Amino acid sequence: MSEIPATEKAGGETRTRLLDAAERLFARHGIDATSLRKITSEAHANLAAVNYHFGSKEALIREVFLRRLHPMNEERLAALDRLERESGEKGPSLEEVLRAFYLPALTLCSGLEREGSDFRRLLARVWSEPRELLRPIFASEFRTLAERFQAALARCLPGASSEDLRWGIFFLVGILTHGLQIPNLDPQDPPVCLRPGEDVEATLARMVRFGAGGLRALVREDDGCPFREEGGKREGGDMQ
Amino acid sequence: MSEIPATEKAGGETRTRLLDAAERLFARHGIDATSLRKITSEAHANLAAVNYHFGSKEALIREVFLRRLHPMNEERLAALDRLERESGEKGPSLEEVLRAFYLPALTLCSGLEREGSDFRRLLARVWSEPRELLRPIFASEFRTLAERFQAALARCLPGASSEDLRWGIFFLVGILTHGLQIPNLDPQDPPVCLRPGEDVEATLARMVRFGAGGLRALVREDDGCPFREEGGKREGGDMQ
DNA sequence: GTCTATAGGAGGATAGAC
DNA sequence: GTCTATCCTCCTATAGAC
Repeated sequence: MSEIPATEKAGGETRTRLLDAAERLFARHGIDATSLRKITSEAHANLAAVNYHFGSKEALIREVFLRRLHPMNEERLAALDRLERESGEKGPSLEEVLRAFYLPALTLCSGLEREGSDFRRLLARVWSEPRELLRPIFASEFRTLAERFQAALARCLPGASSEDLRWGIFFLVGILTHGLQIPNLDPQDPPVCLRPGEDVEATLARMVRFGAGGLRALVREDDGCPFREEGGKREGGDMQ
Repeated sequence: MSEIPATEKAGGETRTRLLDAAERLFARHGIDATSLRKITSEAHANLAAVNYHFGSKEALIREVFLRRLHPMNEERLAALDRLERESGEKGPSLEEVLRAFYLPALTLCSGLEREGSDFRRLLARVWSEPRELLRPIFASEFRTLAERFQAALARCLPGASSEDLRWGIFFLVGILTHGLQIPNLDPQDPPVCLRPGEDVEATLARMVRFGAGGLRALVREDDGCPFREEGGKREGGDMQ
């Protein structure tokens, strides 16, 4: 259930080849822009294969996501479990919790480095494009995860309001979503100005640093920290 | 060039009604899932109207984006100009710079509150879905902006490496992209667990706090700040 | 400028041979 | 299980009347 065989890459069963081809094409060109003809052609299967194995294009889409999301979130929960078991009374640090949240998404189930990269892009793409079809899947796959991590963050950030925590998680996801598609962006003409390499560990470290700093600042009541250069005057000011 | 007349909402010229309808439908259902039939029908125009006014669906898509992106980024640059003029020798604070970056995107050109919301969703959707067609538009519309804001951030964060700054901007955009679509998400079954209201000022304040805290943490060499509860041991640790 | 009508093609899905 | 052939819908784009 939480394992994906390493042999599925190419030349496997037709069903698996279809899922792989769909994942790749969805990631590269979008779901709507990918026809069954392109999928079956890429998978070296017949046009009727999708309907035979899955029943419809919609069912195929669902399977493409479920196949990866479930193991990814199980990995996250397992990492959090491990942390909470090993950290004893005082609980894990904020950085450790963020790491448990981000790492499985970046590696997308250990060992999937090459295969996962297509799904990483796809997830980033779809996350901000929540079509009706995927709503139920996302809702059910992420509900427990959100609850568990919100509780863990609440423990790391005493005094944080529930609303702040939910916003904080939202921002954490935004960082991740945006970060997920980096490694595979075409090196020329990226949307803004970034074209980082594939260094997962460095990316992870930056996400964790940024996320932890952002959360602490979000939650902190009135900036009792001395490292500020200019005091942050006019925070709710009259600009524009 | 940097102004959008307030009369364009409904009942305007056919051309404008087409743009409005396309913007709304693109935001709600995606670009590929939106046919010219739906657009012209929603705009109370004839099926041939799009091809008459724009030449093709692709040209219409381009116009939908250009109409909003250009004023938005001009507004951001103007806000940054204002800041740098008024802040004198020491320059604007980090929070002020972030505010100049985020506010025009949240209000999407002052006065557009209602009309802008569709485009906000559309922008969030497309940002992580950089189709070939929009690459050149995004590249040209955001190049100057990225350079100017990176320079402004560098001034607020002395000692920051160029690479850290680029990653920081990347994360800032991720927060924004994710945040942009919040206000319009259907209240039931959101992807994670958040359904905030339409309070732009509160959202902006949270984005600024989180972004500023994240940037400072990302850039800070080795955490010389005392407000940390547990010291952040094992930052590059052995998890997973 | 705006309409009707239609060309010409691509889409998802299915029936039935093998 | 896999293939060929085909149905029917929907698409973009255009021609030409008004």
